[in-house]
Amino acid sequence: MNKSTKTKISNAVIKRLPRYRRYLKELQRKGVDKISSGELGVLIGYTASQIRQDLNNFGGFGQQGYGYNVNSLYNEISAILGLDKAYKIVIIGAGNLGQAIANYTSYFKAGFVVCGIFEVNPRLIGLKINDIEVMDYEKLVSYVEENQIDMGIICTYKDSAQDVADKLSFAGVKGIWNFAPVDIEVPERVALENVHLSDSLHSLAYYINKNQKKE
Amino acid sequence: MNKSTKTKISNAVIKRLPRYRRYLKELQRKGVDKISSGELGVLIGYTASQIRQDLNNFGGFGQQGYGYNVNSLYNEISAILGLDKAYKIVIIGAGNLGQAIANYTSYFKAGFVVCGIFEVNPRLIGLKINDIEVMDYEKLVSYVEENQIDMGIICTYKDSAQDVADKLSFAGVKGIWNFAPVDIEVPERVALENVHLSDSLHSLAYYINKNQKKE
DNA sequence: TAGATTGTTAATCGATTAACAATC
DNA sequence: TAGATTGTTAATCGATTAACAATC
Repeated sequence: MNKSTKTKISNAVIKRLPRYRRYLKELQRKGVDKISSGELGVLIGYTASQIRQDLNNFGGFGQQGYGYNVNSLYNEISAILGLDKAYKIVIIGAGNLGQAIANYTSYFKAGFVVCGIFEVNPRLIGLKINDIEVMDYEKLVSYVEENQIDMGIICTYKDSAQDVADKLSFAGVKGIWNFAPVDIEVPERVALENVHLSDSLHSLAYYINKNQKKE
Repeated sequence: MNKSTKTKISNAVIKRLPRYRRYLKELQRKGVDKISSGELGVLIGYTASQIRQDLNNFGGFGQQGYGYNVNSLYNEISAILGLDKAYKIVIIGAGNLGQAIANYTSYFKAGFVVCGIFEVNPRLIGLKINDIEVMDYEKLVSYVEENQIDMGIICTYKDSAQDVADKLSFAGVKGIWNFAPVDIEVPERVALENVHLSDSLHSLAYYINKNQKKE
């Protein structure tokens, strides 16, 4: 039994891992070999203590008196996040956002393979977006089952989002990335990540006004 | 001096406000007049205690023995977030994501007015996306200054993001919504909200694998 | 009035930071 | 070896939950 199965790792820690990975990638690109928690802390804006605490949830990746090896820490974090695997993906909704996410995911994210886009609008079905076929939403469940799709990305309006989530869950996806501005329900075995763009925009509005008040 | 200026309100509270507002909107749509913190808690998935604590950061919006009036609480929260005002916006980057955000923001978000999109690619300059003109990135600063733009949305690649942020800040925007996968620096007077899509996707990958391990 | 539910103080819980012994 | 820096325990801080008096 490794350490990660012993104690429940908090959400806050997990949310920081991709950020560590981004900075390590950058250091790698610059040819930096090793880094201490103190130096990384200055760079990334966390305390050295927090960085060491976070990493030690998963194992002792450092070396006393030296620090952390950039390459191997990058690889360790990638493995913890599951980014050493590949994921087969479908996108539901071929509107502007669906198309943007399709391009974004398939172009920039090695390991995330967009296999198909599903739509209800008959004018879009049959088209190819960036070499990815747009298929009839009716065929979603059978396609996901037959092709063992790992992940669904919901880019529909909010009224359809729960139906899409139900179909994806039923068909056996392991995770859902939801862009519809609504909170959806999924079985416990399905991982869910919400991107509530409107919530983000609305909190930005708050901070804009708060800043004005300061002086 | 009102209550909100007395104590610093935590980030966690602000991030929950748009969510409260979404659920109140839904109740309003259903014709519900009043709701107690207990009922709202069941709906939204927070404790009644947390809801009352959150709201009391801004004032006493409820009535003992009765609960909260849905309409007036919705309006109060909208005002707290600054959603009773209008915001003039520019988008930088007319790629897939920029176009999607342009449509999303101008269609669905009353009060957020997309005035222009800026691009370096000469093949896109002069086009209209959804009635919004695509302009030369060179003209960004003068346009923002002359038109008193409130907010900039960064939809460029990560290498340009800091330059865009610098120009926007210099030209006087009050807030930046950043979609580039990099952490940018802005003066304190500028509000910044990051949407790190890749970080979100990467943490989803973690949860997908964690769920698999459970059984 | 009696019942219900808020607003607010106090208690608990969890996450972050500090400290330091272990060790490379 | 001496200096540096980790891994880890202890202390602190902040956020959430519980409790209850105030009051509609």
